[in-house]
Amino acid sequence: MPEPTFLREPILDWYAENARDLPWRRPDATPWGVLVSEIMLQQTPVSRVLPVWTEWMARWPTPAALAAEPPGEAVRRWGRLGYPRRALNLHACARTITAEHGGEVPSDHATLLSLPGVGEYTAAAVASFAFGGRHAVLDTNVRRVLARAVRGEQYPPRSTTAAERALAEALLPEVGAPTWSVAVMELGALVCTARAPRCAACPVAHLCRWRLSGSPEGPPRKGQAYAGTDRQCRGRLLAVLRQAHGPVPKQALDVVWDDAVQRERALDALVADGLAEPLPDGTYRLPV
DNA sequence: GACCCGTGGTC
DNA sequence: TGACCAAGGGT
Repeated sequence: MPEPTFLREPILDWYAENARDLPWRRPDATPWGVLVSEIMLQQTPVSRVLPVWTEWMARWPTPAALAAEPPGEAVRRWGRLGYPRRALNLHACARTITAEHGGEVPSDHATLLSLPGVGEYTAAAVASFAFGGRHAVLDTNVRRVLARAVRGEQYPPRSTTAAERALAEALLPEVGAPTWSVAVMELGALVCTARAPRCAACPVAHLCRWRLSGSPEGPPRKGQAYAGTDRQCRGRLLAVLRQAHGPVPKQALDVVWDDAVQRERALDALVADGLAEPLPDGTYRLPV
C-alpha cells in the first residue's frame, strides 16, 4: 500500500483550488451554524440543505432562539429534508445547550457525543470544523476515498471498522487536521464519487491503489426499498401535519394512505417518536 | 450486526 | 425506469 501520508499534499493542494464556498465553512460561521449544518447534512445532499440551513440561521441564530420554540416548529421548518427526527434532535440539542451549557455549543468530543442525534461522525466534525480540534472525521466520503486510494477497494465496508479508524488517525496531521478532513470529504463529494468517479480530475489518481489495479467493480450493493414502506407512509402523514397550521382531523390523514392497518401503525409510531401529537378530540398536530 | 428512519436526484 | 445514493444515528 502506498505510504498513506503521500496523499496529504496533493489533496490539500487540490482542496485549496477546488473547495466550494459553503456558508457553514465561512469564517463567520458559528459553532451553532456548524452543528445545524452537520445534522442537516446527515444522509442529505448539500444542494437540498443550503436553503433550509439559511432559513434556520436567519430565524434561529442561536441555540436559545430555537430552544424558545415548540418542537413542532422545528419539524415544520425542516420542510422536506427527510428523516424529520433530526429536527426534533436539533431542537433537543438547543434546549440542552441552553439549559446545561450556558447557551454555547460544547467544544469537546465527549460532550458533543452526549447530545441527541450527535454520533461519532457529527461529534468529530463539530469538534474539528467549529473548534479546530484534532479528530478523525470518518464520513462516507472519507471512507470511500481511503478504501480506494489505500485499500484498493471500490467501496468501504458496510460499517466502519477499527482498521478504518486506525488509518484515518494515522493520516491525521498534527497541525491543520480540520482542513485535512474537510479536504478529503470534498474530494470524495466532488471527484471520488460513488457512481462515476472523475479520476481524470483526481490529484491522487497516480497512486490510487484501486485505480492502479484497473478499477475493478465490487459486488453490487443492495439499496433500501422505499415504495410502500412504513417510511413512505410516515412521510405522507407528516407532510399533512407540516402543511397545516393547527390540528388536523383524522380524516385528513386517512386520505393520504389506503392501507388502514399500515396507516395506523405509522401514525402510532409518529406519536411514539414525538413527531405527532394526538388531541382529545381525535385530531392530530405537530408537537407543542 | 441488522434494521429502521425520508426525500429527491441521477444515469 | 428503477436501483442506487446522499457530510449518519439509534435501537
